[in-house]
Amino acid sequence: MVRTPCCREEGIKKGAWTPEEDQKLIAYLQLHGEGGWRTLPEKAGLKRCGKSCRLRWANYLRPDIKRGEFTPEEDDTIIKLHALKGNKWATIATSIAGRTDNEIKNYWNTNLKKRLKQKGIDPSTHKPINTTDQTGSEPKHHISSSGSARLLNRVASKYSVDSNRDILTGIIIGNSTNIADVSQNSGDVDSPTKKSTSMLLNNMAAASSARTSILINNASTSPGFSDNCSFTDDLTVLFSNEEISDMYMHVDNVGFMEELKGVLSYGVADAGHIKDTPEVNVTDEMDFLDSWNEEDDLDLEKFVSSLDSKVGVFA
DNA sequence: AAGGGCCTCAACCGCTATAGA
DNA sequence: CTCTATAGCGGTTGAGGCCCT
Repeated sequence: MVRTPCCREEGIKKGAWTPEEDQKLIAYLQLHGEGGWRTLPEKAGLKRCGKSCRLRWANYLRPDIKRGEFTPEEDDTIIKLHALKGNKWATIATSIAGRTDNEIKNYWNTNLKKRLKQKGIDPSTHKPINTTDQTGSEPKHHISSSGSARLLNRVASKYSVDSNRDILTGIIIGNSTNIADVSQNSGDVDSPTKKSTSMLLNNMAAASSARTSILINNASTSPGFSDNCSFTDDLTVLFSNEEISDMYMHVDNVGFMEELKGVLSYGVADAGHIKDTPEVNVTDEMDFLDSWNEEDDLDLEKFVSSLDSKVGVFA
């Protein structure tokens, strides 16, 4: 691959941009639109390389760029998407209107990373720093994702909601109609509280189980689902095979909850889906999961059994 | 007041991906 | 298919501002 020598040419200016240069660039782009970055500097009367012009525009001059401090909601979204996607700044930036990848990257490195460390969370794994002992052995309460899916499905089935696929689809692609329909149309005529419980459990089970089904590339063997279920299309939109594989390899109770929150937050952050279906309400579930103190209760079974006393928060 | 260390963030660098000739 | 130009990404750098002593 031949590298473009655009920034090594003679007479090319580097360093901070002057207001005059900014004005020239803005004026040119307003007249001609974006693109043709290589020839742009000459046409616009700038002694800069095209790459520098593109970056200046993309990261600073673009009119839709939001300035000022990040909101707590933005912080939250960045942290959750980072837990899911890692250092994919451009991907994360697409979920936060008006923020550039560069800005998010800087903000992560200078603020959020430190904040997580102060809270005792490893910013690269998003897990508590001391969940493993000095010998590096597995966490005490580790269970596999398929195991957690089975467990959750068992409890879920107790509440008689059987449309896992619809719920999963609803959560993954942010289509709340499915979730609402399932809640209203299930054969279960018990209290709304019970419906909410089983919805959450099914959501959790579905998310966990679907990961497993992707990994083994055989949805029909996924625990807790009908034989003809296939989630591959939905999930591969969100996760790479490596990510799915990685999740499967490292699932523990704490990690599972974080992943689940990640899955849910992805739906919240995906404004395109939410706009179309304003009735979606995974936020209550997110709040509930956030309120769960994993340090107090690392045992997923205990967590599940404690749900009944807490379900009112998203009834 | 001075200056040294720290922090922030715009800008750069090196690289990959992709499109088109 | 190969080559080249261009776009875009993520890591890194360094200037300038801020804070502390």
